[in-house]
Amino acid sequence: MPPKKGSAGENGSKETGHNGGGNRLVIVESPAKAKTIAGYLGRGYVVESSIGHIRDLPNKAAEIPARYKGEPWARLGVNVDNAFEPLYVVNSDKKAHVKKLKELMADADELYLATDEDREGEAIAWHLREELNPKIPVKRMVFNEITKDAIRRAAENTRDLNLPLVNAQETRRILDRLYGYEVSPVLWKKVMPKLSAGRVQSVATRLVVERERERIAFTPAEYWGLKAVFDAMGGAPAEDPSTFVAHLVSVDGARVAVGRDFTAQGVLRSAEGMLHLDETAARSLAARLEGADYAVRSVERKPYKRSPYAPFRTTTLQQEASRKLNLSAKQTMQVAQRLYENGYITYMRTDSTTLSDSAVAAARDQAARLYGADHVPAKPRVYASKVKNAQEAHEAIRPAGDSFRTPAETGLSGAEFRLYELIWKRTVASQMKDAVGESVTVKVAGTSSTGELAEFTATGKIITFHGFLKAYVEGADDPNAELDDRERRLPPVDEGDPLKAEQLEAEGHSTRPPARYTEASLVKELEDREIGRPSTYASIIGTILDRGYVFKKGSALVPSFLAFAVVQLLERHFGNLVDYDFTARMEDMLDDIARGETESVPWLRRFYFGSGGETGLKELVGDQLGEIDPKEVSSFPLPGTDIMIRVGRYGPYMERDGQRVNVPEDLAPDELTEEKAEELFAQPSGDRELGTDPATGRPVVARNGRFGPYVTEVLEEPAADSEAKPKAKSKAAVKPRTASLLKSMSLDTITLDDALRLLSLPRVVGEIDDEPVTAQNGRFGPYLKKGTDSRSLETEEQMFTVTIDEAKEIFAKPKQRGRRAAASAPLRELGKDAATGSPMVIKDGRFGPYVTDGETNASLRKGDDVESITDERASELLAERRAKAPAKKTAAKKAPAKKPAAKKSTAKSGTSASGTAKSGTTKASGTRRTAASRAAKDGTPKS
DNA sequence: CAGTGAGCGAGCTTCCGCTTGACTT
Repeated sequence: MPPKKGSAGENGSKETGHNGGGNRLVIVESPAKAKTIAGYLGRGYVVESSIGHIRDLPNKAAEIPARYKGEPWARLGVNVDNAFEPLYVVNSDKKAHVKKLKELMADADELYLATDEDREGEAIAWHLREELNPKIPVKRMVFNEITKDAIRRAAENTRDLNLPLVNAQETRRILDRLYGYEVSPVLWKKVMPKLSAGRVQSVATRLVVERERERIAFTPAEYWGLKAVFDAMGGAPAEDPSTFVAHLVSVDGARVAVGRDFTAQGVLRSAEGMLHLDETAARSLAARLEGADYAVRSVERKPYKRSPYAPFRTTTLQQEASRKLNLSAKQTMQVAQRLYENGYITYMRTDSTTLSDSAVAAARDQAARLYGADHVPAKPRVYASKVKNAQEAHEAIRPAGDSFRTPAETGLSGAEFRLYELIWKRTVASQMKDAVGESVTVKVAGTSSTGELAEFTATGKIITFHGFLKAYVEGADDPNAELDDRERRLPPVDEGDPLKAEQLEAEGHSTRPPARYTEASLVKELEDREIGRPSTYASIIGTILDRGYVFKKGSALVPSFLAFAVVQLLERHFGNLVDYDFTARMEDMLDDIARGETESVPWLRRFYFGSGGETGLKELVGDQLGEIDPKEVSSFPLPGTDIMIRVGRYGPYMERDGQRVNVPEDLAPDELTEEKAEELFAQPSGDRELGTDPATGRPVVARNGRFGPYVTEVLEEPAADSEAKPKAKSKAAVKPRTASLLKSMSLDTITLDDALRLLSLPRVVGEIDDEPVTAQNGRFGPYLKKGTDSRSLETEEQMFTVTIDEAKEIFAKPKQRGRRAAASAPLRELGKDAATGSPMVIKDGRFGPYVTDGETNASLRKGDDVESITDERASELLAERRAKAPAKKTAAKKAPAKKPAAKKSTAKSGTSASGTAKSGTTKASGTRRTAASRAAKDGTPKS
């Protein structure tokens, strides 16, 4: 990246001697904010919003300006060969808005860039200045709370653009682009097209996968204990109970093992001084304690105190809305957006827990009115940010305004009401007093018939002053967890008091594997690790769901086997990139850049080109690509078995001794146990029985195959034992008839009649020159066959209807020319190509309309229209196409340099190293079985 | 994961962060 040219100051704050009169254009990020601020600034100010970023790297080929198309780095939008210079374009959905901003600026005397005061906001301001190219003075205005005073103060205390901070943002942007746009194609080649990888989503996926791995590796431990109900036998006051529950904690001084004493492997962490009770031991101990005398050994009282929770920021709001309102992260943000736009709450994408002074006053005032002045502390509470990389551009999420409306006063309803109420309560509670009380631990001892000393404990909690808990109690993810306002009262017992055991029973427990992530807990985990930003938390979940990396089971996020494959590939070959600390290290570096202490280019260069012993990204996705064996990264052994789980282009399956069986897509990986696997092998899945062929008596089934859905007949199954094997071999000569489904059919709806019709193919149409002519369905669709000669049919239906006379006509025409000639009549004739001078025509082809000059062909793009396309545009398309052609050749030339695939199975399907190179030399197949032919071409991980 | 007979103009997918409508079901 070249250094940013110019500075905001250059445009002359010295010219701004005037205060009255004149028009000042203020640009903020959000339209709702613009509306509010306009009210505070009043006359002389026009406030407009940028609606987020206005420029960015090009997203796709269509956004790359023509003059850069031929550049080798155009695909990335970053000139990696020239100081990582980024190529910025105004995004297509922002063009109209940027035009509007320019028009507003034409009437302005001064420009105030009032975007958020964080890394992205500073960058938006810089992009605005670059794109609007103002000739008037430019000022950078910042504020982090939206009150009249704060805004007016901000307008009078402007500063210059912070260019090092802009550099930090740009570096972040470039890194994310290089990571995403270089690693994703690796997944397309090695796992499945359209997959994606990125700094944030790949780590999020990895977290979910690792949790599932822990669950798979988890071995539960069983442990037993005793539960007793003691009677205090005294006259307890009415509000206290006379009995209480206590649990066995030790026997003769040896502590009884409980869940946390066991490892994930189900063994005791330390057996020293521990007693691990099994069922027999627990029951016999209970029997020996039958009728024993018990007494209180000790009573320990401690003050209990609980402070209020900090006001909401994005993640905590998402968590609580999930726990209490059952809203997804996305739903929460949508509802919050509406509340924000209509002026009910402050901005909802924030990492700050800070309240403005006026908000603190409003919360205290409301708390005092609703719960009494004794519930409000003398001094306002201040919440420090818990988030390490917080950028604090906004306040916490709270009710808007200088005095809060109660939920009832808002007139809201439904989810908006409930979310507002949540925010309101949390905000008010945050300025209330601590809850205080007392916690009590009572120890009880008794001696068994064989002289063992058994000790029990019970804990109680009494809240004497509820404080903030009257307003708000935080929810818990674990349904068994005890909420903060829950009391447990014990009878008022004293040391030495005799007790009677009303009940004594053995209780069995077992340790549980770590819980799966929910949307909210995954977002929290990401925030704790400083990965992602408030504006992206909800969409991260959306991305990994869309890619099929995770699916939801209730509220739990379950990783797919596809996610296991992708994560395995990334861990093995891009370990650095999916390291949990990668983002944290990046943030440190960005901070250095923002402080002007480090330059970004050397850092990006190390990342992309490598340095010293470290391999750069470019080499990992380039020369070292062949080292990634797609079959290997998509394979997982099922522990303790010789079964291999594989992820194929058509979903997960298992393989053992050449036998294969599908794994249901919605089966959670930790549920694929050995037993489950055997069950799946026992009943080959995916088949749909359609009925019996009356002609043969054989069952007909429909299933999914390598080339898509097909029907087949089931031959009698030979007995599985070894004695029957020779017999089976002799039968192997009989192959079942098979046939692909027609395009109009689907596995769910196909009938037996459809299937029988398909199985009747190939159909003998008749004879031409004593040679039989058949109609059949093949790799490229329906066709007629006569000896070694063939002709394609136009429709699948023709296989069943074509007559011998029609067949004669078809064979009378030369092979491919016949159909192609008809199809290649020009749709439209254009002028001469600017480069070659040849006349250009628009034709219609397999892939839609294209322009050709006789030599070069180029498809029309999105937005190009056959009727209205100009000669200039057509020439441009042809020029682009010509520019690309040599690149393809070099790719093809590279092929022999790669190591030939060693394994037979991979060689056959052209996997791995040879696979990618092959695409240049192998003829592309066309018409219908594109998925299948692509699979065969660039190497599906399964054979 | 079924198993067959071409020859020809593909182009695209994807990242993370800012922010809202304008679209379709």
